[in-house]
Amino acid sequence: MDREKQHEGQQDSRRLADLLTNDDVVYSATQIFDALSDFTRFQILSALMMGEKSVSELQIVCNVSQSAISHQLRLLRDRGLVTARRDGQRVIYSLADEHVATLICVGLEHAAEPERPSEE
Amino acid sequence: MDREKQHEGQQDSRRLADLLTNDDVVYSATQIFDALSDFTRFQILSALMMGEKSVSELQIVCNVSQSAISHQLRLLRDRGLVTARRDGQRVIYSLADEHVATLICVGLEHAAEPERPSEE
DNA sequence: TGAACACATGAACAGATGCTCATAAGTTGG
DNA sequence: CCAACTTATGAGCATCTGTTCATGTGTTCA
Repeated sequence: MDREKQHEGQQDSRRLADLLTNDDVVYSATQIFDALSDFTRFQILSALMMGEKSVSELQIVCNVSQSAISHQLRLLRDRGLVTARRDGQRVIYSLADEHVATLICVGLEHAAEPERPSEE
Repeated sequence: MDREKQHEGQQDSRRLADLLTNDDVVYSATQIFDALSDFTRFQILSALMMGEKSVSELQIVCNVSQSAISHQLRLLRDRGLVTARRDGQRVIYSLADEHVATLICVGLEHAAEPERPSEE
């Protein structure tokens, strides 16, 4: 009842301008986009969007070596995008941030649109 | 044919799953995120979000060499994210895709938010 | 205890990336 | 045409990145 998301009005562009002049915020944003800019990482994150998964499950999804998955998971962990918990021999990963799911959805929708100029 | 929004949730995740299995769409999405993952390119795109700008104007915003700006603009042009038109000696760039603006906004908002582990 | 399984990590390497320098190309006014 | 201005481009280079290989760590079960 206090703060609902109302994404309309011109106070938004005011806030936007503030964020754009904050280099730390901008850099932080680029880091998020960077996490999503790699094919393997994108597959990992989008797979986790469907629900938590072990490393070996992610390996099947991404079709790369277990080592490659682990390295990328480490990067995602370090950036706070995923969290890990042990379950016996396995380690279960899940998304740490709902924001990532939102970005994936938006990115996918836009990538799927025919408006894309593509090559001629 | 009027039952469009019965269960938007299910429909959405269905469509989402379809997109996620399409490697071309996924790759296309990663390319968009890649464009936003660099500090200079992010500055260019967010500056253009405020309105069209010439190369020299963008140079001031980004505080790097004119050559660096041009190189990045070429990349963004090749990926269809910006368009260019001549105006006398200058070349005016503008965003070719409003999707980019959406992503920038979402990314900035999320980057600016304090870490909130639990929600709902 | 030890073998098998699941995951993490360090080193190393090929390829990608983003910058600068130098210079070319396009435009306008003299 | 030429000079000044604006932008584009190619080469070179240092750095970053994502992968594989080999090995280390941690867990389960016989």
